Amino acid sequence: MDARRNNILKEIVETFIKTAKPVGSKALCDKFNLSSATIRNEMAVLEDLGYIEKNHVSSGRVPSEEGYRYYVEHLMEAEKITGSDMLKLQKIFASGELELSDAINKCMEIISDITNYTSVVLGKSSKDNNLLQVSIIAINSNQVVAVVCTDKGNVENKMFNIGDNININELIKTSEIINKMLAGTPIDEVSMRLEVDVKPIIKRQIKQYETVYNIFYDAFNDFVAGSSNIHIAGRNNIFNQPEYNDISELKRLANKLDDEELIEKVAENDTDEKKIKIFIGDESEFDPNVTIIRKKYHINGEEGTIAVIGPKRMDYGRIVSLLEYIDEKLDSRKDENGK
Amino acid sequence: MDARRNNILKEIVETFIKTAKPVGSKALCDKFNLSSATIRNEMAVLEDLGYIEKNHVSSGRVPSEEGYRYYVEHLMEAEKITGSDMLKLQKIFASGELELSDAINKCMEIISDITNYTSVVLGKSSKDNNLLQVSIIAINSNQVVAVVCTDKGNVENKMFNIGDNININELIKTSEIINKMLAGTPIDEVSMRLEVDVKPIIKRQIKQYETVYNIFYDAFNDFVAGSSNIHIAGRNNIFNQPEYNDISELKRLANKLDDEELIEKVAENDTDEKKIKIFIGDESEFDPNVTIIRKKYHINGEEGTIAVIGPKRMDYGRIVSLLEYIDEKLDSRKDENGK
DNA sequence: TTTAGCACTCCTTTTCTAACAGTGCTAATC
DNA sequence: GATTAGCACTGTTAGAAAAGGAGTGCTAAA
Repeated sequence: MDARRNNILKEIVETFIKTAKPVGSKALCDKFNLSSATIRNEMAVLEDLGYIEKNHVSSGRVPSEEGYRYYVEHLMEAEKITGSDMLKLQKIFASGELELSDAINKCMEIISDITNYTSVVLGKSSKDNNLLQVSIIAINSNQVVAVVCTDKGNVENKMFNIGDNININELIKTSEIINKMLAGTPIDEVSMRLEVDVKPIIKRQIKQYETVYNIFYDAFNDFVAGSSNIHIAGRNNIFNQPEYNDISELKRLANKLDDEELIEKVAENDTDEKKIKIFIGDESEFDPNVTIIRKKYHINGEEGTIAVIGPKRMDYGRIVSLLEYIDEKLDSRKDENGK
Repeated sequence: MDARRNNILKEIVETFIKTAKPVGSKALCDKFNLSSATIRNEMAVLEDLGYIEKNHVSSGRVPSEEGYRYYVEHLMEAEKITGSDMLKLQKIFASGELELSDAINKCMEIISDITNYTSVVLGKSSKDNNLLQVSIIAINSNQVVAVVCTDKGNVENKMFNIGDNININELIKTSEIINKMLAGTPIDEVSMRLEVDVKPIIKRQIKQYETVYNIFYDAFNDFVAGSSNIHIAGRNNIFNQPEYNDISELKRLANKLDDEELIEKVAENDTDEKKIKIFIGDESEFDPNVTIIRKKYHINGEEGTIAVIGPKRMDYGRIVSLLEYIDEKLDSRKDENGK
């Protein structure tokens, strides 16, 4: 892989990213001041190396997954963010009004807008959250709301209908016991501790302790279950990508974007958390026909993942730059509040 | 419109609903023991009346919007729910464990599953909610969560980063003042009353009253804004309907399903709230190529709308029966808790 | 009132052709 | 040795032509 060959591969990848059409030898003549025959010879080598492919014997070349991989590792240059793009993103941070997670969501919506890809924000994992307190709020004599709050500021609430046999004061009393005993407990252990530590105690003090116990059990369980918090922006942008031009393909991808378990896997599996990671085609579990570019963030104890999903023919340089820019902005925000 | 003509129209509509293919005269011969020529004559009349249409001079007939309208008003029979469908729905109500809104969402998910249409639940409108209380929960010295709760059991929470200049006790004190003064106020008036009634008072008692005021203002505002609560199930079922067989059509519909303002209009505009309403094609603002069947519910003060969105060639009888069945089940639940 | 018969229309599918883009290879050239 | 012109070859695409079919409207007879 000498310099010229690298440049030809780079040109092929980038042209294909722009046009979505196979790249022929003639198209590159001018750029390199070479005849199409020479380009063809080089292309044959690149094909032997596995970096580009043909759809049929007389079609232009298309980058293979290996080709994209080589491109992002050796050839890609970070693209400068255009003024108008930067402006749109800056606005979000300028006012400082938005809460962190809202700001991140907004950012990714803008990225989806300007790039025509789909964005995912995976935030607020319930991992590493500890119980701060649970409160009981009485709506009326039949209904109460249990509000569970963690030390990272995640709050979930759940309403319960209670019968006449339960006294609200008993619920409040129980909540106080729980707060005294379990505050600081990792939220995913609370249910267990509730059973082991709290149940025996309220058994002695509360008449309908089974029912009361169940209410709190449900409230905590709901917290763990409802805490995945996925935000997807530009879901319908897949309709704009020429590679997804048949309905069964679109349907498959749309279904995958609705599959929360699958989306959550986007955040999984990594070694170097700080770096932007690129999954091309089969490299991710999501779908062989997409690329996922993702960045993890950790800010003021809140952690999460932002990712962009698009065709393998994705504008890698641009997305990497945009994600880096956002990360930078988020970092500066950490400094503000860290003080 | 004598009986035979009605029956022919009914047959045409129902056959088209099943097959999605234009209905020719021969297809009906057996059913009516008439020659195709006779059916053709009747069809010509039905076409003159505007109830059916041809795609081209020698195609079979397709119901027009007027035809569907006539069908649902005069010809349609409620379809008996099959055992397995009923079983699936009964399971939801049998346990009684699920909260009302969860149960409704689950129901509509099942309806989407078994029918291949898209379902919408519009619930928890913030209308007619009155402030019950606002609580301040301190996460740490820099962060607090404001929890707003209404008399209908709707709860929203919002986290705030506070600087050193604000004392948490001042926030708690302010929350107590608000609770004393504004409990029972319609939630959409709270912001206004906060400005007019509360602000002058805390101005005297609280040092950083501007900042404190803003926090509560934001918290209440967020409640109103974030209270639309739309739940869509079977969003991707549009991919399974043969009428939506081109990508631009799918894209248009997918975008509309993502447009919350548009979806909210599904609940608008009605006279007789109790009845199931059917909007065929242009009759709704949503899209000329769909039918929307909707039912409003009012249970224990919670109100909302459930709706099914599908092609105009929708299985009207089945959907109407299913929605009625759910409504019935919900009603029986009202009795339980109303006691 | 119903029906058999028939001409007619338009859609759909298939087949065929021509144009085209791009390749690989060979032999000549720099 | 690298580059290039030339050429045969291949697969795609677009369009035209042809064939088949489904279904209609109309007429005249039952």
